[in-house]
Amino acid sequence: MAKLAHDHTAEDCVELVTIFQNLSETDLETVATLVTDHHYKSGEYLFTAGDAADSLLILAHGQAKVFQMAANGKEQMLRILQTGDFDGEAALFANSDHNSFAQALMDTDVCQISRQDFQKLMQETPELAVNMVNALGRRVAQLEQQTTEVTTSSVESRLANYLLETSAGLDKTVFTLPLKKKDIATYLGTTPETISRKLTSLAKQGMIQKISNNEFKILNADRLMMID
Amino acid sequence: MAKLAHDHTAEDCVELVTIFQNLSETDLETVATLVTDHHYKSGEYLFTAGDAADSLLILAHGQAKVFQMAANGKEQMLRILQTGDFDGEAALFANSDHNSFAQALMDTDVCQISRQDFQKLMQETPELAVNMVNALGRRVAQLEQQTTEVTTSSVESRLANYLLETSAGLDKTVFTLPLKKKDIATYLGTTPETISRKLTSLAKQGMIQKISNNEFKILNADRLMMID
DNA sequence: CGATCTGTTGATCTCGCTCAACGTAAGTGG
DNA sequence: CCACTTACGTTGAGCGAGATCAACAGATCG
Repeated sequence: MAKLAHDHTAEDCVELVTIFQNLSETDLETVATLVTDHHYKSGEYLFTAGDAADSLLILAHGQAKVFQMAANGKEQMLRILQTGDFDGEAALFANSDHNSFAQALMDTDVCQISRQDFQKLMQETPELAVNMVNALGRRVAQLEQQTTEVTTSSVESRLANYLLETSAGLDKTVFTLPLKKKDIATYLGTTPETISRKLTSLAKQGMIQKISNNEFKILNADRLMMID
Repeated sequence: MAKLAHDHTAEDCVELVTIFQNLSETDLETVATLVTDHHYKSGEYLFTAGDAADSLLILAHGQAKVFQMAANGKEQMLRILQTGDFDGEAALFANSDHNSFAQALMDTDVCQISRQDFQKLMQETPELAVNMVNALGRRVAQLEQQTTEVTTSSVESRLANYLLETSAGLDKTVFTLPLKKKDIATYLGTTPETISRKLTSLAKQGMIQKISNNEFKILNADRLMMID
């Protein structure tokens, strides 16, 4: 496990994160002064439902899952935060509480900006606000996609897509699943058992190859794409 | 049916629409000059998948449904646009095509602003950008909710929630469903047959009362809320 | 090394989808 | 205004994808 060599987390945020792209040097320095940073160990919660949502979180390093809990106790994964992603848009528009949970999947560095500071920053830095609108626009599109897929296509199809996307994201045909199957299951709106079965089934059909427990190889991307 | 008396659509947009709230008089006048307006008859499409998405649409008057079409031909309703709502955030961040459809459910007036003009406007008017961020934040929260509900709770529960929300939105316990059951079905990720059955079932259980074909009365909101 | 968590496999059940037939409204043109 | 067409809605019967329950097998970890 690589040790975090330096405590440059604030600068990391500012540099790494897409919403701060294209800002002037001076603006970036201002941002850096407003940011506070936190470290979370794997398994710790960045926030839980009911917490006051009064700041924007930016993931400087690591990985975290964001999920909601339904009334019946079932989890629904909403997204995986990767380095450079942010969350807490709920924080931006009103005094409200989080309705979701965020849990670190590995050791993770997070930067925070308070709602107040961030709103002020947007007023003073239109580029930032525009970047923010763009980022949220993408987020909306991604969520619409997720909603549509979950309700219109089969688990097998959703899993196939997930494998393809993961593979594409890592730019490898042989890749390690970044999530536990339990989490993949709630992400795809299904159960671990079903994931297990479908992976076996896809392997039997020769579309993927199981290398190790959570390492897979895409053998036939075209057929995976065609699953209804 | 009220006749649209005047062609003040551009001003209507600017006045009605939440994202233009809090703007100065001069800013509002600028906005009004950039807006073009269109009228659509019930059933006409505001845009379809594949169209170039190069402008923001604001619904000045009427109602429209936005939906995606899955590979297998199934519709998934994403949302209903009401007076004051906007769509086309995809248009805001890149040259891209629409991946969804928008169809007028009644006679509808729509205002458009081109991506270029709108981006420029946001640069010059930070308040607008901040409003936009807030509106998109709300949208994200709503979509996360929809995704979670669709995957974690039963059709009966989703339908019950839909009835409660609709009733609450209209502020009446006796209310007319604003959508055809076909559309409610795709909104809730199910089929018309199932909607029909579940409505009958809820009525039999005494939680709602069927007044006419698409008029209903909430009899027991508490029990409706409790359905898992 | 036990203990706890995650994954696999099998057996069973059930919700809601599909297909089909029919009823009801709503528009269209004579 | 009524016959005709075309959409929408309802009801029934049957089926199937996937959830659930349960038992076991690896992993992971203190």
